Amino acid sequence: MLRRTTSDIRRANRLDVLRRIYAAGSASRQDIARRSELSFATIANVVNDLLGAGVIVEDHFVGSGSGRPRAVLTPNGVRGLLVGVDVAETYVHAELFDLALRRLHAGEHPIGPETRRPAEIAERIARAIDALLAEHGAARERVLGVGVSVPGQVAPQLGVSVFAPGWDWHDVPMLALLQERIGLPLYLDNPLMAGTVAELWSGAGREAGNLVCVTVGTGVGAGVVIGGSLYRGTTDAAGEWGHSVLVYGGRACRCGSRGCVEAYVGAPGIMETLRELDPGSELLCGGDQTACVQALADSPDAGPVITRTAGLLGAALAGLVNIINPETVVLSSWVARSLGPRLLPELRESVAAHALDRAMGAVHIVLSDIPGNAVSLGAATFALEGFLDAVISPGRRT
Amino acid sequence: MLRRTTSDIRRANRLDVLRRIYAAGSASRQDIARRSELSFATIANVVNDLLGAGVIVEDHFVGSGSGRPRAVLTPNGVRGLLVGVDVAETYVHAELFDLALRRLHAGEHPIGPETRRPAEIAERIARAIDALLAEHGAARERVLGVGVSVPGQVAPQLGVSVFAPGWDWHDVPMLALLQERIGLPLYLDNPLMAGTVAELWSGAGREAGNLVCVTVGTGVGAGVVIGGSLYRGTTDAAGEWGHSVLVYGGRACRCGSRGCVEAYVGAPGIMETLRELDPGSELLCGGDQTACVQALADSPDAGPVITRTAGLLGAALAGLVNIINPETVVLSSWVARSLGPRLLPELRESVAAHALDRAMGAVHIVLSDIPGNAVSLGAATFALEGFLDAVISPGRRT
DNA sequence: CGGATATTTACAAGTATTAGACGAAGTATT
DNA sequence: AATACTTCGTCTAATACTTGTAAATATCCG
Repeated sequence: MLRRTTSDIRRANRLDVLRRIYAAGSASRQDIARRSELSFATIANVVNDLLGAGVIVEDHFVGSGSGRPRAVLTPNGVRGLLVGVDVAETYVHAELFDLALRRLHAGEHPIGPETRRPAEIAERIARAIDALLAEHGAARERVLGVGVSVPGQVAPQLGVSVFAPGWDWHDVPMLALLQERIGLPLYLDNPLMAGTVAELWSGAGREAGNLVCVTVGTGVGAGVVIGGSLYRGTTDAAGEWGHSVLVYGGRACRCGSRGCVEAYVGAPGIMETLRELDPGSELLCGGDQTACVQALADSPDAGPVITRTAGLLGAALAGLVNIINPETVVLSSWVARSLGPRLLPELRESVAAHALDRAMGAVHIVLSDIPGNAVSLGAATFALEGFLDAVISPGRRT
Repeated sequence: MLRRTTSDIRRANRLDVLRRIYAAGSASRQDIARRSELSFATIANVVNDLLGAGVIVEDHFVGSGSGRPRAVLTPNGVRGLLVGVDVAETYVHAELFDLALRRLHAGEHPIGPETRRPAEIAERIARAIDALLAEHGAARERVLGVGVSVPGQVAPQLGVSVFAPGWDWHDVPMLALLQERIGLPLYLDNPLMAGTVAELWSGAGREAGNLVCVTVGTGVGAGVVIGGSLYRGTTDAAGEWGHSVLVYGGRACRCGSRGCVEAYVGAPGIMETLRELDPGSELLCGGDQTACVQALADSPDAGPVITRTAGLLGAALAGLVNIINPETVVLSSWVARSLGPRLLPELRESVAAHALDRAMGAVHIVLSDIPGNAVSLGAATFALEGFLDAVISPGRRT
């Protein structure tokens, strides 16, 4: 059970207000009051906190018929910089943002399969950040925080990578390793959580309180947002939806089990479906995941695979919709981006066929509209949240 | 987004403290302070609120080595009475509790298939309550609240039965119908939520903050508790887990879809499994659900059905464990009660085979240990929560 | 009967929300 | 140009809650 104190209320309200400003791009105090449950006085207080911290500014004023014009609040980009890093088995992708979460610069550095020791990876991350800042000519002091997403399961409070299957990591104190090399405020998490937070602040989840962000890439996962805040579960393991059983006794999955969602709707799973339907298909592209998925997105012959995949993914999603009853389900990651537009109509039908009416009636199923790498954006968003907590000291109303 | 005010903190803390006292049966302020995250001062304040409201009493004192003995707090049974009613398609089951949630009396009244109009059902409920009180010789004025569980989907805030498939109810204003006939504080919900709350206050979920209560009866559902409070979803439809897909393209389900969890591990589903494995089995008991499940629980020949059902249910549960990452999964309702003891060992293996290690390591999978009807207990618990909010006016510290 | 010890209460300090009064900054009207 | 009106934002007072600390209380032990 969480400790409940008045400051927690304030922190939650602060995040609520700030997220609305980011989500809308800009908003007046009145706009916020209309949309949120808070009183105007509270909003004014919180906004003053945020103005005092320099996180937002009164960008301009807009007339209101007759009367005092309202101040339009926007994120204060020039206040400083944020870095978001998306680390995967094959690359380190680092992006630089201003405080308004506008992307300023990006860099990607491949990682060879021989590089897998935690210290080595940490070094690559550090160098990627150094390069990013150097290329953009940004002074290190202007960076307010760095968010890093590493694959697998992460315990953010402990700063530990609990388990990363690709590298066979177990309980690696990644935060400490990075800390000594980077020397900036640092926040560690995994791609699932980062992607979900990106949707919550900047993507299709902007309006939602209960949100499920489904990642469909090589792997499959589901980040869950409840009441506007990320749900992590008892041991930071929530959201491993990819290994729910969809076809009992079905395909073998890389996790050792059978019939997992991931084995059907992850990129390798879709390729397997293609092989089943048309063993000699040219669309397989010699087994290249990326090429195959792109080919499916473009080819007029992909209909059967699309239909079958939509059916499978829809049935799986329906389970989530039935249990969580969310306002929004966002599909993200690269497979969703490539195949999503073709998948979506049949997918919605399939979900509707398997979900209960009342839950189905409440949910919007949409594709992510975040351009570029959502994971590094999410990682930077973690850094933003962390910076906010750090910069606003309690009781600054005097 | 919920409105956040300081009183909400107090209400949450009050419920937290009270639930711990009920869960443990009795506890000293010190015990509570040790187990909860709250400061001793807060606990003392909250306890004084509860004492003032007469909900708990200082039952006796117990020595503490040397020094002032601590007061042992217990629910104050004699403060008044609570009624919990479990309504199903075939019966109205009403139970009388004291404020300590000890069952004092119970009565069950069958409903014929011709009785299905909301007004008729409301009348049956009212009469069941009248009979319950009369039989126990309890004065109506002593009843502090009545909780009623009706089947299907319910919107408790609106007091509406949104949908009850068995009776073909749509948006029935049940609370209003009952209100005029009963004239006592009334709380409406459905069996899934009631059963879950019963586990949270009085059952296997007593220690848990994140809990999933899986109902395995004729139907199948999953009540979700997050951070110590019931999760209802965006439109009060969360927890309809029975219609998640477990076997894509599998058995037809009564919901119209195929391969639902319920079609395999609900009572009719288990019978279907039995028919598949041994078409002429005597254990089928001529198609009588209750008899068949009981026969399976007792018969030495039920091994294959048990194994297969454990495999299916385990795979389905693993999905829940992976997504929610709960501390506890409780199996409740009548099928779980009958078959649970035989099912559990293989069930745990099956869950472990399909769930990820980290989530699996954190979860306890147990059978409900609530004797009798958990739904009416849960309904009475809703009434208790409601009474608490009503009786404690804000700012009683003067 | 007088410490010693543990429990409980009381209080002050710090932080929050919020209604309502008031000042600020425009437009419309005379 | 002066005045009225409207809308927006600030500020103050009232109220609520948590929590650390000091004081009061209750029992045991010698």
